[in-house]
Order: sequence, then structure tokens, then C-alpha cells
Amino acid sequence: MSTLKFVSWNINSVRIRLHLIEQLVMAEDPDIICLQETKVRDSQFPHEAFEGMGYKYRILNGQPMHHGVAIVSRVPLTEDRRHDWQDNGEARHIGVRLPSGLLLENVYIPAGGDVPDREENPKFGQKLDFYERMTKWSETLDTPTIMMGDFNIAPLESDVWSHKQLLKVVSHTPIEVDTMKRLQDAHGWVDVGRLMIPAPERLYTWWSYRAKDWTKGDRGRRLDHVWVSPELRSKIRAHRVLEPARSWEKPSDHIPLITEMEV
DNA sequence: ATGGTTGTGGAACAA
Repeated sequence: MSTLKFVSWNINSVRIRLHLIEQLVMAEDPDIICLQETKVRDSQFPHEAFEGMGYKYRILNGQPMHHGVAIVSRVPLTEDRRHDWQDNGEARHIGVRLPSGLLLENVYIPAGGDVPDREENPKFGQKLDFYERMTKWSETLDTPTIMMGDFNIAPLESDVWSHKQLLKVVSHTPIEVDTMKRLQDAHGWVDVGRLMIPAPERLYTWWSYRAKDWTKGDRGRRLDHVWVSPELRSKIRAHRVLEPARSWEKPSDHIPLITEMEV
């Protein structure tokens, strides 16, 4: 029986923030890192930097300009599955199999634009549709799975700095929370964040760049999540978020989520 | 206060 340390991090450009990844690896020494918003085409991925840090196994799903996900690992990864749950060609998912047979899914769910209305803002509908397709996929899952990434929804009142002020803000609207709940129920997904840090304790993973001082007012949201299949609940050994990373040099607007699990 | 910042790639878009 061995324990692996996983990190999930929306890095907002893997190339410009390699120094942050090096800092994370020095501090935490994770076995596997799931990155979202790598913002790089596969041919330009900084392989050498990861090779130098001991991440010999790298599975990429990138595109020019936007989006993009990657899994880098010190343990072998097999398979290389990509789901286009938005049905528009954007690079937002990659799935692999770990040596124990466990599946690992890295997902970057669309933010959904600014207006929480399907008619007025097609991006919002695309976000809900992405969730619906994930729900159908979840219903068919028959292998223990750990799924992590930027889900772009903060479901609980204690997942946002002000439940009342965010009720009509994309990421915390009731229709999004309902849609996320249907995905969770479709497989019995365990929310590892709230398993280990129960509500109503404050728990955020993202703070906007659009504030001079992110700590002022602490206007955070829990947009990033780690979910596991029901049978993996008892295998979770530790989970936390690395809040100081939001103050590192040229930070991402998201912080890393760190999970230790027996595999 | 209906703004504000960041990255890609070299204008507009996504977040």
C-alpha cells in the first residue's frame, strides 16, 4: 500500500509561472501535478523543466492561446483519454490510469461568461451543457476514480465570501449549484475538500486579480475541487489548500490543492 | 463604485 501526493492547480500559463511550480515542488514534493489553463500548444510545452524536477511522465492536452490541461507525474501514467464535454474542440480534459489501476481525471470546466442566462450569454449555456455531459459520463463509471480541477462553481455558502452578494454572479447561482449537485449525485462523488475541511469553515481556492490587495476583504471563492469515487473515501489521508501561494511572485489567481491518498 | 487585472500574441478574447 502506498500513498501518493496529488496537486491540482490552475496555473494561468505554465510557461510564465514555471518559477511557481518549482517553488511548489520544493515545498511539497508532489508525486503528480494536474495543471489547468496551461495556455500553451503541446509542441511548446516546457518539457525540460518538468523532466529536471523528476516528472518523467507527462500527458498533455493543450491548444494555442487559451485553456489547456496537463498531468505530470513521477509514477507511470497509462492511457490518454480526452473528453470534449463542450463539443467545441476546446482542450479542457485529460484522463489517465495510475499503476494501481485507479483512474485520474483532470478537468477545466468553462467559466461561463459574465451573464447567468442561456439566451443572453451562450457561454453560460455551454457551461451547463458541459456539466450535463459530465453527468452522463459519471453514470457509466465503473472504476475507482479521483477527479480534480477547476470546476468554476463554488457550491456552498461558506465557499464564497458573500453568499448573498454572489447569488446572481456566475459561479454561485442556484442553477449552477443544482447542476453541479446532479453531477455529484450521478456517481456519488465525494467532495474531498469538505470531507476534510467541513462547512461552514471558510475554504477558498481563487481570488480575483481585479483587486489591488487580494487579502483586503478576502473576497475568495472555492472554484477548484477534488472529488473521489465513494469507495475511495476511506483512502484519503490528507487534503489542504496552499493559500500563501496567492502571494508568491507573479501569482496565479488560483492556489494549489494538495491531496494525499492511498492507492 | 457596475470598475478593476492578467495572459496570449500581437487584436481580441477568455477568465
